[in-house]
Amino acid sequence: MLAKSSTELVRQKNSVLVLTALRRHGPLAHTELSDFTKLSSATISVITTDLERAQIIEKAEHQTASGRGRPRVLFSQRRNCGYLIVVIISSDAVQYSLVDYAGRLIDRFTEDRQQTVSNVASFVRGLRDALNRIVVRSRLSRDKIMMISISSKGLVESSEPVLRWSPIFGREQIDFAAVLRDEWSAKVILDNETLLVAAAVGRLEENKKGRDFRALAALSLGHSIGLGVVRRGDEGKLQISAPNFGHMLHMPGGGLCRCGSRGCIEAYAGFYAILRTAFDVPLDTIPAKFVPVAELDKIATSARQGSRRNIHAFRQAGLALGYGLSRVLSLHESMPIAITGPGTRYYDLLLEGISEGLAESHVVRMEGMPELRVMADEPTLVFEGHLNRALAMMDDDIVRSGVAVAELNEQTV
Amino acid sequence: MLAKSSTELVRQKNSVLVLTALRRHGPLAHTELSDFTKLSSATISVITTDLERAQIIEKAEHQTASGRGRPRVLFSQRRNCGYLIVVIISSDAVQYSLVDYAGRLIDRFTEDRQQTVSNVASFVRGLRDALNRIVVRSRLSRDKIMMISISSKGLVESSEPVLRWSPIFGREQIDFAAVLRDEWSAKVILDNETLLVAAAVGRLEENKKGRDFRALAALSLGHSIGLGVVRRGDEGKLQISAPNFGHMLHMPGGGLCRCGSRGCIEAYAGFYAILRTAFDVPLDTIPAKFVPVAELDKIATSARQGSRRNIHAFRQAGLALGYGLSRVLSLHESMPIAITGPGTRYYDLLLEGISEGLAESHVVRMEGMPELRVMADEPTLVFEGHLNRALAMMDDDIVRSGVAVAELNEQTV
DNA sequence: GATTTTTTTCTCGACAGTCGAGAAATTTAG
DNA sequence: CTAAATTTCTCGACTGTCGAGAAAAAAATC
Repeated sequence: MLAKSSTELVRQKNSVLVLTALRRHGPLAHTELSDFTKLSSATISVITTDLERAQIIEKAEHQTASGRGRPRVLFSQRRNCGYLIVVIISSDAVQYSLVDYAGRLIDRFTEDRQQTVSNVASFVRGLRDALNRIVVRSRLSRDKIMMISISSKGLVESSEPVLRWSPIFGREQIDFAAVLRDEWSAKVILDNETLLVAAAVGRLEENKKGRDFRALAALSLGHSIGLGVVRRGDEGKLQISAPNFGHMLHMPGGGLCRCGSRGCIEAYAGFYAILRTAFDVPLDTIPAKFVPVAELDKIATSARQGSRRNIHAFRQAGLALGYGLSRVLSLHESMPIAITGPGTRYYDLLLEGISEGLAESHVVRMEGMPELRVMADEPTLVFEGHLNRALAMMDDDIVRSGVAVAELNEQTV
Repeated sequence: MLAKSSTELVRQKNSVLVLTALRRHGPLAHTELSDFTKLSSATISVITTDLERAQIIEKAEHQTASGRGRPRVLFSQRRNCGYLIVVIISSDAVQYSLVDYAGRLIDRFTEDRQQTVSNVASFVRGLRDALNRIVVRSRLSRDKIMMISISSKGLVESSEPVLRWSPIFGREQIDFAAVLRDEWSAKVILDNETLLVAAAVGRLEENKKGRDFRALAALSLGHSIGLGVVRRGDEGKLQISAPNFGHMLHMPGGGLCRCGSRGCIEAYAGFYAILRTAFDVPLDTIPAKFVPVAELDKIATSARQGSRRNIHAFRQAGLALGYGLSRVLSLHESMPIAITGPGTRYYDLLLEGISEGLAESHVVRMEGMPELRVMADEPTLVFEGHLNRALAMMDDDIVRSGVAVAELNEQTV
């Protein structure tokens, strides 16, 4: 059964409300906070002084005197309240970013991964080194890092930061919490990359449409195929999930996939799969680990010039996606689909197959063709998603622990 | 953005907590309520006296003096606080049940639907008549009916009580809210039948395993195919959804389905589809509206005696289900599957195909074969599901409106 | 039968939270 | 220098939950 409610919980929730308003709209004055949160002015006063005393927010130094009347004082997060490290693992590199509590990027570097060595042990060594490096370089104390937010393609455990399966490491699991526990007190979270894209796009949509926004799917096309779904939950919150779409069954007994199964969607729509179809390689060939985009570009231009076989390859890929998407829509509800990733450059070639695949299903016949839209800049969306999720979690954690602790400190002073 | 929190909301939530405990465990004493809800004794006192004054709960007449000490006084719902009508629409009949606030069945009757006439207008007339009849027969005042909970197979709008598509009425939609608005002030809700099965089974599982329960799918086999999914949500609540599983795409360009599309799962695993395969009827034959179970029984016994063709028919059905389920598990997570409905009598014949279909997918290779379990008594589960959902909603509504109103009445006295 | 023990329920004061209204602060306009 | 405008702060009222102990009521004991 559900937990009981209490007055302290009320305060916690309303404090988080204030912090979220600050995240969404940047520095805000007392009055604006009251407007956004619908809390009374008196309550805002109490909460802000609490948060200020707890060193979580601060009043802006110079207030812009705009218009007459008593000048507003803007509240904003204290940047040094805590820090976040974002780790984005992609097939050929790992990007590390250090971000402060206000969401400002402080430091960033990218480490290339050697494609030959996809050894978990060496990857973990690299991860540890890089994390150490970024924190040393910043001259921050280690325990100021409150959260490490990691993303990868592949299958992620929902409750713990465990990578169950990934295109890079296969079935070699990585438990990031276990790996980092001894060196870091920070909370470690792990999300599927396309889930973060969905989170970011969902946020954008909600900003635009407000409560009218119902649901959206983000489809990432590349060497592997990812899907993230955002839907409005029962209580109005947005709920995000990352279906294992790339390895959903497309064709029983079909082409061999990188995952070892047969007939996955990825085995028809992933870059290596398109290549395989284009070159008429037998479907049970062990797929290439990595396909240079230039290779695929060649096939695409030849397809655009009329090459039957290459057109067919993209069409097959599109069909696999279309059928798969139709199944997703059956299982959830009809929703717009935002397409990202390097594969969007072949959108013109894929579209026909996608549409045809979608069109056959009962949902689409009922609800009509869902809106398809291309969103080019996937890396930015992934990073946005990281910030959205991780910083919101930090707000939550800080309110739960921070205020109480800080007030205890106050008392002893 | 989320709504703000307030002390009144706290009281509401905790009141609901008390009512839910009463639902779950039957009549409870002050002490037990305190134990179950983790609320302090003092709070329980305040809440119970409030609810009692608002005529929502009452103290039991005769308290059983068991053991020494001050005897417990048991609280229970006031039966006449409000009533619920449950309407279960199935392919050949509609069942009406009148239930009081404590969940006790007061009256029930079943109306046969003529299979020839599947006319929405006449159905609606029948519905209105039957609802009137059940309330007149009970001698209750019309406005004592607080809720009408309807279920059907098919596709249901999630936010409104609108039947979008059903095996009975096809694409002729029914907006039950609109239909009943003029005669009834009661809240009208509509759920997919298998969703209710899932809700009921999920409740049972949670009672057994508590917080360890993660997720479960209920699969209903019959003339049509239904699926309900229960999963534990972010905040620990159980979330229920009814994917449009029967009409998820199984085989592109495949057999013609009752819905008019081709290749739906139902077009391979529904009763009419099994018949079609068994008799080698062309796959684009317009499917029979209704198949007597005796017909299918014959095919089954012949299959059990070794008839190749009939074994094949059930195997095809099993495969369609297995592939479909594998896709559901890909899209959510691996979870046990509870199988209900009249089709369970052919479980022995279907199992091989189901298992084979499941086994091919990436999820099952990763997580192992999900637990399959047969739950025979579907009608009971559907009714249980109705009660679970509708009465919980009534608790919620009553607390939100009832307490305040009743207290106003008090003041005027 | 009176007293003690045990168990349950009720009550009181302390403390935490939100809110509306109006006071206080502070700048611009005239 | 005063009035108007605007924002922030403060006070008292109200509603919550909680812990501790009083009150109630039956069984056990002397």
